[in-house]
Amino acid sequence: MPRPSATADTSGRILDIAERLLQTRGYNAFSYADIARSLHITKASLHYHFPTKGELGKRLIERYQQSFLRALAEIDGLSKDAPEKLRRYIGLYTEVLRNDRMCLCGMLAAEYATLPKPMKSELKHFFDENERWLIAVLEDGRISKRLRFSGAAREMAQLLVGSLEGAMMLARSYGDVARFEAVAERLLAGLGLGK
Amino acid sequence: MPRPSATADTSGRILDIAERLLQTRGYNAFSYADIARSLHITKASLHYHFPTKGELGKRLIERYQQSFLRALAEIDGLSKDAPEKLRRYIGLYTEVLRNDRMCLCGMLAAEYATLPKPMKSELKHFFDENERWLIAVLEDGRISKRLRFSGAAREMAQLLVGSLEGAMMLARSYGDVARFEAVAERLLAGLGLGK
DNA sequence: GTCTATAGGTGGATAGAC
DNA sequence: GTCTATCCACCTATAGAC
Repeated sequence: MPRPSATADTSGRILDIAERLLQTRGYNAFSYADIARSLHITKASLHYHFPTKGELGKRLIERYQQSFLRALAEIDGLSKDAPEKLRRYIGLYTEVLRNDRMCLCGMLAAEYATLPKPMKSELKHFFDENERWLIAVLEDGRISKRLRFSGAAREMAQLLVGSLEGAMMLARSYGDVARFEAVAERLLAGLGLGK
Repeated sequence: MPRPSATADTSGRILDIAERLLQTRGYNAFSYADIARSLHITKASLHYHFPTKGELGKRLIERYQQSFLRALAEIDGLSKDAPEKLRRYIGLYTEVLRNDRMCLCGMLAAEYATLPKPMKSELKHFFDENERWLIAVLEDGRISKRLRFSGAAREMAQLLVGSLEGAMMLARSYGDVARFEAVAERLLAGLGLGK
């Protein structure tokens, strides 16, 4: 997933800063004042670009999702091998974590009850798309005998998304990326993959 | 894990209400005003019992942990069978979820970066204790051939805690306890356990 | 597009009476 | 222990000048 450009227009720069704040502190722990300070602009100017915090939040999920789905499409282009695809998928999470961040949507899932409705819908859409992509990879891998697992692909996909998000959250609390990588490796082992 | 009593003293009642708010909305999304409203008492009175929000938060983790560890000890008393213990362990999570709550410590893990230091230490302690208990169960289960898994018990324990927390977070967003149960069942399957 | 100024509300926290 | 009253910082958001 490509990092946002440093030469974006103001709206883009606002999103970049808000994204970082959201991924590190959470939706309820950052303010327009934080963004304004970082961008050397006033709070009032921010409202010109994003009238309400809810709309800013919704835009952040949309952009994050676009970026993520683009990365998944790229993975599909780079490899037709299910194990390879899963490794790259996990790599997306590792990259976020190395940046001292939590997955934007994982963070919001924790704060779910406090989010405005449009953000809730957008958030579920993100996880649904992740699940959809994973199901395809899992089913393909099972048919080609490159992956080995029992039960429905959907359940395994839900296990993977949830486990990666949870492992990420704990690894970040411990400031220990290796902890995440070890867990991810075990998840792959559960699919019949060795190191 | 026993639900807090309804006939507790004021400090206890404050903790009960704050706990519910924390588990449903998160640390940064509840206020003394919320508790005061629920308890029909003024904010000022709350500060008599818990001078700062940080101290209230720390106390909440301590109490939750005590309650959780007591539940683990109870499990140890009820059964010597590793699979049975794991099922009961997962049952603790399910119970929380059925109450429309997130694990208190899973919630705080997401908000980790914004927490006062004493809360951070207490939080890690909770996860360390969970890990410790799981490692013992896993190693015992492996020796008695009741569980089957490869690699270090520590890594498997970290996978279990992270996966259960993550699955819980997502299931709660979808308002779907069954989703959590299905994932938990698959985790058990990964340890060589059938339904 | 960005600013100043401000509204109207809420945050955690304290002083001091009862 | 609980109250009233209050502080000050911060919150999201808007009006209107430039």
